[in-house]
Amino acid sequence: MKWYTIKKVNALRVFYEKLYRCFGPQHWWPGDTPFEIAVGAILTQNTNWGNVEKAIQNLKQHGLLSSHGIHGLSIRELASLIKPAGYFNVKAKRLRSFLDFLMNEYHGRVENMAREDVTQLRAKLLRIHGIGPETADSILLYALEKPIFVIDAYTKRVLSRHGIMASERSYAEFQELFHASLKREVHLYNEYHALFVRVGKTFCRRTKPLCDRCPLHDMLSPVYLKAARLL
DNA sequence: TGCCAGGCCGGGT
DNA sequence: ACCCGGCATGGC
Repeated sequence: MKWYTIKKVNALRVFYEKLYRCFGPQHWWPGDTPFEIAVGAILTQNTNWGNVEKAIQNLKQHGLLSSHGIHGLSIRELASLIKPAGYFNVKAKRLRSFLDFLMNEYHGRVENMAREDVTQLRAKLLRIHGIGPETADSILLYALEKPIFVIDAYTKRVLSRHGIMASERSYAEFQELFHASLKREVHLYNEYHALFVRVGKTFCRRTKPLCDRCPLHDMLSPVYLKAARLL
């Protein structure tokens, strides 16, 4: 490992300590079953979680939050049920393609995916229409408890704003940084990513400048800024 | 009111 | 290999 990446590694470890101390455990993913988590991962694409909850509640109230329940619906019916989550036509098709996959390959049970080799499973998930890297990794980490770090818009924004890694770097590069820096631990990855969302929502919105009350604000020290310039 | 939210796909360079 | 428009609701 190159000398300057040591600073990034240290920064990531310090970030986690600070965030955990500040916000405590986040108890993610907000969902009761692996299946519900997977559905939520698709519904929350570029969408506020509050809206996703409404869509999931709709499915629950109709007794349709199950693989057979959703699989039995037409695209039109499904779209109407998930309307509050936004992009409902697109997401109905994406849910459908995920369910086709789940029924065909795993008898409709998300748990059955856990037996498979993680790398191959990730590749299979990415071949499903409507599942990209973040959705695939959310399913792997939160539904199947595989040690795969999830990169989202908040993670990229918080890291770039604090001078750790430029936001135009790829998903894979961000993920590699975490995999190389942290112990391969499900619980750690789970809490850490959830903490990024937490701090991002509160202090690191898209257009606003970084708030100086952000618990990571003091990490904008010359040491870390210097490391950032060496990317 | 306008901005924002836990992406991904497809068509055009 | 990028770049960009489209997709859509609800909360602040």
